Amino acid sequence: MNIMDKIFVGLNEKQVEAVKAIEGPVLVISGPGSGKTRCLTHRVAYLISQGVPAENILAVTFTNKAAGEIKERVAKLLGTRGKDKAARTPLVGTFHSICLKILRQEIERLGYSRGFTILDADDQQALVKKISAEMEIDTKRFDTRGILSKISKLKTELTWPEQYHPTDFYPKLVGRVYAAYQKMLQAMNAVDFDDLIGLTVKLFREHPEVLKKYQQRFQYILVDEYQDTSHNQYQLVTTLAREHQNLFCIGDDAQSIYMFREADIRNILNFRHDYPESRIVLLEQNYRSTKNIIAAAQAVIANNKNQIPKELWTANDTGDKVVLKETVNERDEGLWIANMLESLLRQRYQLHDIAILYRTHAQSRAIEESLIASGFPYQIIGGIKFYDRKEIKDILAYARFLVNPKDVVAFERIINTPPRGLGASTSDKILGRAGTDLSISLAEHAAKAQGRQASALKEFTSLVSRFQELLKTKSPSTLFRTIMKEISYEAYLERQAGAEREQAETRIENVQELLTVAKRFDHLGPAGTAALLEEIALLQDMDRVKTGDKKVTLMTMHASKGLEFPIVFIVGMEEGLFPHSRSVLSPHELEEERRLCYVAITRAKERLYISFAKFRRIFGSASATMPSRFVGELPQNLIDIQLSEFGGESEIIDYA
DNA sequence: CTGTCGTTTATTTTT
DNA sequence: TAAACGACAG
Repeated sequence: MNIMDKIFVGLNEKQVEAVKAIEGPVLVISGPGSGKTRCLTHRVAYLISQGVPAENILAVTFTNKAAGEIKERVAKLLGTRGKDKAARTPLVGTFHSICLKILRQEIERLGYSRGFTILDADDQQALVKKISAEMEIDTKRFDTRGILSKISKLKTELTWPEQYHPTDFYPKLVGRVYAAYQKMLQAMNAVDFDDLIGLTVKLFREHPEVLKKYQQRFQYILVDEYQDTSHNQYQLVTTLAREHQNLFCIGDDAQSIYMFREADIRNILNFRHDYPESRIVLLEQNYRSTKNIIAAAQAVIANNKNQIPKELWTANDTGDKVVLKETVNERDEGLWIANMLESLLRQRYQLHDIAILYRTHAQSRAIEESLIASGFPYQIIGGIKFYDRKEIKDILAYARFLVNPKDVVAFERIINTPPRGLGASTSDKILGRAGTDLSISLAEHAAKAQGRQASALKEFTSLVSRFQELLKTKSPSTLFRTIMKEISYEAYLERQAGAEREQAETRIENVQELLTVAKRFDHLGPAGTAALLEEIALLQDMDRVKTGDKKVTLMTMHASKGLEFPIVFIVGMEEGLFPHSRSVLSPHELEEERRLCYVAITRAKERLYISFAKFRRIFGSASATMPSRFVGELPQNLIDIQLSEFGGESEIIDYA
């Protein structure tokens, strides 16, 4: 089969239209399961087959996993492999990873140096807390998270501290913290997530010659999940596409679920207006789900006012009805799931065919307990992330400090971990002016230290300088192993956990796991450590989803976007939980919850199970609940209701 | 400086 | 419920 046939075989008319419309702006509205990824990959392959050099193509995805998939599938379509593959693979990545690549090349023009570090949410928090303390801001009244989220909002709007001139008290306070925070970041030679995008936009605005270079390079731009782009990302993409106007955006307004993270649905709604010449393609045929599932999803989303009109349909079988199960409480819900799994496994299904979706991570616990009790293996996506664990962050903080000795946050973390008698007052003395090399400052203070601190300081200094030597000469896993040994980290963990032996054990296992990860970077030699830190910084949870393992998958509905499973359970369908109580007051947020429900329902290919409990324990105490309003929006004729067998008060008592 | 203890307090989704 | 914080004694 020649390449052309391969590219178009199995595509429907609309998909072909979307793939072939190479020149000029194109917007594709793609319903769930309508072959979005196919469309994207086939288009990239088509571009290349038409003679567009791969390096002139840029594809932006939502997750690293999606990026990998696209690269792989394009290569497969074109039949390229080995050396040829590298040459013919376009740049595909998330906004963050693409911007990181650009900034690593160009950031010196903005007054940072190229080895900058990336701060995660915890680091940001630590930094803002520190600044608040210095400014004598009462963090009880003005909590760090609130300030930080306001700063993040300003950053996504591309408002830099010097452009922000509020008049009210609180915004003024935020402005002061923001200015100090940003100054601090620069002094530390660090950027946060928002900066990755924001600084790239700034770079393009202030350096037209750089912009020109990238405009020339990226003549064809594709953006996935366009409904979830934020203002800064919108600016980035439209700026890059300004020259050639070959902008291809694909998404679905009905699946926009990241408003809370500053996603701006107007980006997709205004595309027509932004590009009057644009072509718009609707992908409405669903290849994933049964007719009943699609009808249920449609019925729910129909209650939203704001949406682009479209009619999803499928040629698939009618399938089973949606099972709606009432349970007594969340424990009963867990038991029911376990029973259902047992019965599903007796049919033609396997554990990896099954996903359990919930609104909040906290809900996973009851389900886990039941799965453990009945011996079903499972994997959880999200929750407490591996790299967010204390023990992992401790070790990584050592590495981070070695790579960037201006990293105040890492320094403050390691100076007294494990405790070595160097507390807050000692560390404050060493910090001094922002932007200093703290390893040098440390050595100076150690040299002239007197009394109790002197020996501890000297010891720490020599430790650091030995580690610095190792960073330059050894591979990451050797460096990490030496660090752990020299600071007696495992002994520290055991001491910390005290009586809870199990906790110490899992922590030690986690640290060992980190060593395994580090080994993957050993082939890069001493440079591997920095590379490892970088990968971890940009790693998303979704990237850890494994599909082959024989395990049930548990995750939030948010995390399920873009995935599909033959069997889907949606649990905790109760008013206040889903829709979440914090969103019921605002019509906009309520619509977002409904879109989330739509996303969750449309993950299912063959069977959908929805459950709600009459009583649920929330924040420690049990209370009576009402079924979610979304349950009421399901058409009666599509559902098979199973009421709980028990009524009355007895289970409340049994429960508490 | 360290560790403990009681108190408080917050509980959505996350690149 | 549990994590996180602050006060206080050692």
